[in-house]
Order: sequence, then structure tokens, then C-alpha cells
Amino acid sequence: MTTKATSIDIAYRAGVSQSTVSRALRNSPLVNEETRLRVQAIAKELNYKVDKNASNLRTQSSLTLALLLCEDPTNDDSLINPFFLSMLGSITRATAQQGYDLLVSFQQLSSDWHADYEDSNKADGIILLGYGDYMDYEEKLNKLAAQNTHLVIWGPAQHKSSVLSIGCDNRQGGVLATEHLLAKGRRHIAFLGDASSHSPEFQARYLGHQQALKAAGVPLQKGLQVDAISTESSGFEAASQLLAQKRPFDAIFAASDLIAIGAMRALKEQGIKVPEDVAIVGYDDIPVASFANPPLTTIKQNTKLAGEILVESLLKQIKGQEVSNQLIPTSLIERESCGKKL
Amino acid sequence: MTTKATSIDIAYRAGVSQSTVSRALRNSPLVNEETRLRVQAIAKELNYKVDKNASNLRTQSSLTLALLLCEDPTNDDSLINPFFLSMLGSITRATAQQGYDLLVSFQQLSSDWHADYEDSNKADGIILLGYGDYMDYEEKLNKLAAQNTHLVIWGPAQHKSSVLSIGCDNRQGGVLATEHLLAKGRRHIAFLGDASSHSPEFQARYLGHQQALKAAGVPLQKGLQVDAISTESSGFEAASQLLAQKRPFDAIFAASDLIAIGAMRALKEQGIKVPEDVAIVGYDDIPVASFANPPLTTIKQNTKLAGEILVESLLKQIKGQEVSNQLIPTSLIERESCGKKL
DNA sequence: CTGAAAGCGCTTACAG
DNA sequence: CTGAAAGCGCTTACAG
Repeated sequence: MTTKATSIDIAYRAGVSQSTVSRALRNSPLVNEETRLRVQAIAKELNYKVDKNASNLRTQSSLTLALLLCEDPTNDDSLINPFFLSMLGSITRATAQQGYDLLVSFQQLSSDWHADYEDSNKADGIILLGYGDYMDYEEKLNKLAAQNTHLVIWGPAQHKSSVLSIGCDNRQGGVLATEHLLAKGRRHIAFLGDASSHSPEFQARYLGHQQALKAAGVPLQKGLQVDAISTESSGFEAASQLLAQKRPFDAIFAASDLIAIGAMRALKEQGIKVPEDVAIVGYDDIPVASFANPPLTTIKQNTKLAGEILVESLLKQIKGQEVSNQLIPTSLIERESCGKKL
Repeated sequence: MTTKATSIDIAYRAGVSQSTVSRALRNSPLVNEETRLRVQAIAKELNYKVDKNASNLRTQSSLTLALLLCEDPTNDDSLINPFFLSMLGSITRATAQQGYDLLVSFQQLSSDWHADYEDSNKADGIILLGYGDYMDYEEKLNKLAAQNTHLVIWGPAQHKSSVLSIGCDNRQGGVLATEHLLAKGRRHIAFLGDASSHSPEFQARYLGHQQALKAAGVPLQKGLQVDAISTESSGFEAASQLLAQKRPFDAIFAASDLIAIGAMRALKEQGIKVPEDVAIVGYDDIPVASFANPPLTTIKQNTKLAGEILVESLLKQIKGQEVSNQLIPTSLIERESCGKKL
């Protein structure tokens, strides 16, 4: 193994032309079966692999997808949102299943990631996984779409945006959570999470919450909504603030599991029992949820399916097929934070 | 933006040759400052990006690293070991920092991953992150090393292997854990984790445990070691088995946080209090650890540093520089599962 | 079924 | 400082 074998080496050994080698290796029906087998045997023996740079250059495609994880710059610790990590896993798998490679990159929202990957022919398309506040980069996104970049983003579809979006149905998840709490007999349900348009996901969950309340004829109490971002400490803060209000409540719908866990800590410190005094539902079903105390009932986003759809849609777009935004349904995972199963 | 601009388009507009464009874009000192600026301005205007396939083909390098995550096939759910996820994050960052791209791939140990990436010129080198039992693929690894593949693996250095290894100092971590338990006055310390050579990491931790015991003059009780793999349920099983033995113990050193958490569940179910009755130390410091109840004291592996060293070493190897195996020190994170801080 | 040839878009000696 | 030319290793019309 001194130097890498090329198709010419194989051609020489097999006594055929380099073109034939290329055809044989790609299983072209044009080439004689016997020749093909001979060529393939020699290729295997020499441990030959097609040079991707050469073939990509020639075919002008890369069989590679780029995944851009846009992180919240505030959180500069090497800690990644566990939900994203789970998405990363499923996207990697789905990409491999389709015979593509995956280039992964972490980006600050601020940086000039726009199209670097596709423009330089490193990837055929881009998947963008970003945090909450899409408004910041909506402009960039639209510009990209206008340039015919192949791009799919994870998240709620934006009204004015023409970018292909795949996301979970946050409103439906919100409905599910609140319906569950209602079914457990709770009537004073607090919502922990930013409900402004800067967090479209959380906002949609809150909207679902309101919808379920309305459907059940239970009045919404605005005072029971407290802002929080998706961290344990923010959840702790929000719950403490809620408690300080002295406004009675018997349940919490937390916009994320991390918030729920922080909230549970705050409740425990004040001697409030979960689920006896306050029932609680989270959102995401991150691994920690099942280890919480008590194990957390939560809304699960199907990351496996999401990854598959993301990759599938992007590939369709690349091939010029019709694609449309999709909303993936969520499901409720019942554990013990809302009391005994019904 | 109809079609992608090439260096020829720029040459045409700038009124220079394509060679000069190439030089100007690479900031070659050979080219006149004024020309360079003009060319770069036009490139920017046309949104030009160097075609990676072409330049890689020409230079025979890819500025890309491949990360192979070899998963335990038993665990076919989309759940990835949280520790690996954390490594993935830090490797991605370290790679980007060095100006390289990262190709990520999940592999079954069984599959023929060997060198696909480097052989096909998609990557300049490979980082292998695998689960416990390296013996299964040691042969493959040695073959690769013999082929001059640029490769670095995460894990304990193997005696007979010539493969570059970077890993945490598991023995030292074991010493740390047991010393801490000893300092808390515990004398009957159980060890939960496979201590055979099939799990070299766990085995090294167990060896560290023994070493600390010996240094303190506390006799090792072999009966207090129970096998477990790194899952919550296996930890639960192991602790249950330990309890069933009726051999008294006042502390547990779990070979991983997941095992520790499962063990805590088993203890709780039997009404045994942590840390009053039994103190417990885990290993890894995965995110769940701090949310456990009580928060888990554990041995932290510095994944940020590990990722950096992994990438750095691989790059050195690629450049033909001297490299050697490295052991990264661990540290103890004290929380509440061993009682009050001293 | 097979071969000779062009060309993907760069980088880099070589000559001036 | 600049240009003409070769060549990285493939794929694929084109001709036979």
C-alpha cells in the first residue's frame, strides 16, 4: 500500500480501458458481465475506492448534505440542547440511509454561514436547525431561497417566508398537554415559557393551551403565564416568580422539559408536592424526563420521524420534485407527574 | 443567480487570466495588490466560492475530517449515549476551529467502515468513537494503521495496538471516586460495572478503585462487585442483585452515571436512603447527573479538552508530525449523593 | 460491448 | 507580476 490506486491502475491490470473500468464499477449494463466481474475483483484486491472529488467534480453533485446547527450565542458552554442532539442522531441516520454523507457544522447565528456549503459544492443541500427566534435571520433565509439554494429548516412554517419548513405541530402538542391536565381534574393551569412571537414554538404551544382551555369552557388566567427560556435555571426562576404571585394554581404546563425540571425543583424547595398539589407536563421528552422525580409526563416530538422527513424533503427538493411544508404530530407520554394513570 | 460563477467568469470580468484569479483569491504574494483587490471585489459581487471538489482534486487534500460513531448494535433505538453526544459537540467545534469540515457517520461495528472515507478522498483523516469492547475490531484497526490511514481512536491505549489513542485516565478517575467515598468515612464500597477485559474502560476504573482501597489499607471485597453495562436498567438490575446478596455495604461506585441512576432507583424502591445509608458516586457527568435526586457526585471527563486533543493529534498525524497516545485527567464533581461537603 | 477523447474547475510549476 | 498549459481522477457522449 504505497500510493492510492486509480482507475487507470485497474485498467492496466485488467487489460481494458479506463472507461470500461469506470463503467464496470458503476455496474453499467453496457459492460460485459465477465469483464465487470474481473474489474470488480481487481478493484477489491487493490482496495480501490472511487475518488469522490473527481467524480463529484465531473458529475457536479456531491451526495453530501450539510447540517447547520445554529446555536444560541448566549449559551457558549459546550452544552448542546439535548433535543437537538437527538435530532442530530436521527438526521445522521436518515442521511446515511439515503446514501448521502453528512457534513455537520455549528454556527453562530451571527456568522456568515449563508450558503458557504452549497456554494462551494461541498453539499447538495442544507438542513438548518436553529433556536427559537427565527425572525433574526428570516431575511437571510429568504435571500437564500431566492438564490435557489436547496434548503430546509426545522421549525414552524413562517407566514411570509418561502423557505421549506418541517416542524412539529406545537399547537397540537399544547392542546394535548392541557387536555391531559384538564382530564386530571386540574382547572388552574399555569404556563411557563415565553409566549411572544420571538419564540414561535413556545407561542404555538401556548396557543394550543388556550385552545384546549376554551374547548373545555375553562377561563384562561393570563396571570398564570410566566416567561422562561429553555433552561433548568430559567424554569426554576419562572416557577419561583409564579409562586411569589400567590395566585393559586394546581397544574403547570412547561414549554420544555428543562423548564419543567427547574420548576419541579422550585416547587420541592417550597414543600409543594408533585403531583398531589401541582401536576406538571413538560415538552420534548428529553432523556432526563424519565429520570426526573417524579418521572415527567411530557409531549414527545418524534425526532426519528422528523429527521427522516427533513432529509427526504430536502432530497426531493434537490431532485426538483414538489415539496411542501409539513407538520409532524406529537404525542403525550404519560408518566407520574400528573398523578395516577386514568 | 442563474448558474454558478467560476474563476473563468471572474477572469473575464477582471480582464486577467484565470491563473491570476486563482492566485488573487488565495492571497498569493505574487499578485499585484491592485489586481488582487479588483479580483476579490468581483468575486464577492458574483457570490463566487471556490469549488471544493476541483480544488481538493487538484491538491489531493480535503480539509475534512470524518467522525465515525460506532454504536452498540444492541441499542438500535435512536438513543445515543449522552457522553458521546457531548464528545460529538466538542469535536465539531474543535474541527471547525482548525478550519476543517466534519463528516459525521454512525456505523455498526460490524459494517465495513474501514477507510471508506479516507480511501475515497472524502476526508484526510478519521476519528473513531466506539463503545467498550475494542477487542472486536482491534484487528481491523491494526490493518488500517498498517495501511497508513490517518486515524485516531477515543479510548484507552491498547498494549499491542499501534493505533493512536486518546482517552481519559480511567484508573485515575477510579482512584478519585473511591478516595472520595473513603474520605466520607465509607468502608464497604460496592462497584457496579463489568470489570472484565471486554470493557477496558470499566476495568480500569475498577483497578483505580482497588488501588485507592489498597492505599488506604481497606480490604477489597470482591463480592461487592456486580457486572453492569452502561444503561439505567442494567444499573437497576445490578443494584437489586447487590441488595439480594445481603452483604452489607455503605457506598456504591458506579462505573457510569446511567448505572448510578438505575442503582439509585433500586435503592429508593427498597427504602434505602442516599446518601444517609448508602453514598454513591457515578462516572461521566452527563447532564442527567445534576438533575438526579439527590444530585449525583460523579467523575467528570473533560469532553471539551478531549475533543480538542483528538482533533489536534489527528491533524498532527496528517501533517507527518510526531504524535503519541494521551491520557486526559479526570476530576470529581461533588454534589449531594455522598452527603454534606467536607 | 469497448475505447479514445473531452471536460468538470481548480492549482501550480514553467516561462516570460 | 502575469499568462499559457498541464493535470488531479473521474464520467459520459461519441464513434465504432
